Amino acid sequence: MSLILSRYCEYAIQALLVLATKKGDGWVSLSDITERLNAPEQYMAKILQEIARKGILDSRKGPQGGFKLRRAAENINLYDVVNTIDGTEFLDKCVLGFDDCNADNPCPKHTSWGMLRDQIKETMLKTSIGEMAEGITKFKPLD
Amino acid sequence: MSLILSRYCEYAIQALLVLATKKGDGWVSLSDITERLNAPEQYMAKILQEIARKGILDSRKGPQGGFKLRRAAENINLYDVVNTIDGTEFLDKCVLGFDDCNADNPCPKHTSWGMLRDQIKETMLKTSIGEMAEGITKFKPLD
DNA sequence: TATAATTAGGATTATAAGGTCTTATATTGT
DNA sequence: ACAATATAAGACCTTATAATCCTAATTATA
Repeated sequence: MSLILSRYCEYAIQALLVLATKKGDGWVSLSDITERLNAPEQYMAKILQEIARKGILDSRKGPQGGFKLRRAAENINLYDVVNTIDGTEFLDKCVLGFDDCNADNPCPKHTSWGMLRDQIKETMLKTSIGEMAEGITKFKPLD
Repeated sequence: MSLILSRYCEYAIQALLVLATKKGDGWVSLSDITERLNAPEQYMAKILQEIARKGILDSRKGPQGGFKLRRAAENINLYDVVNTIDGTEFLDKCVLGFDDCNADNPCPKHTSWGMLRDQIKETMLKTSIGEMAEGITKFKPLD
């Protein structure tokens, strides 16, 4: 292995981007979401259910039902999403896996990885779902 | 989840660092290695066997046997190690998981993540096991 | 040459991630 | 009230990771 985000989290972010491209304020169904992404429907359902439970989305059953962002897309940042879903321990843990690595007892990569790690965190903090969705043209329009 | 290196790869790098601190050119046994790391012995054995098979280490059975670096520690860089063990697809794949993401059809993070990713790769390429081992004082000396 | 020290390698286990299937529950429109 | 449309949720399956266990196969040395 060797990655940054879990598949689960990637799908979640992708779904949020689809939702952020919705113009009006109606609900977007699971099938409208997965139709625009290359994602397995039932798996995506699980993911959406979980992030609805965790407060990022609202959901509604029945005809015309579906999902919508609870807050404005501009107020949802990447860091919060990743933190809610995957957790962000990878930004705090020693990159070489030494349990006892810290400022007083640093591993050989402590400082240089620390700088890169801080840049990643900064970028995630100042990137909102809204801003990310702006430039996207690949999704078939929702409205 | 959400990480950079697998536990397997972390242990491998840690073991290489122990081997790089060896002064003479004798063999270092599995138990000498795991004694200095908080790593499960049998699991580490598997890891060392594999990276020996892959050409990073030499091994020798019997009394006074063990493992040693095949090349000088200064000539083994982090990128090669990670690439050999985990693979480095995470440096090429879209960080948001879009299959069709590329320069012509970029995802919203394509450019900014690309820059961070290149820094990570650069750092790994120019960091050798030898250089990393130099500053290490935490391991009980081997010679 | 026997014995102890070591690595080699296959089988097995536990846990988590990724994904599917089925049934319940809520909502809308007729 | 009823049928159709959606999400909710739990059981289940498959694969990968992380580890453990056991039995060879080598090799130094007494």
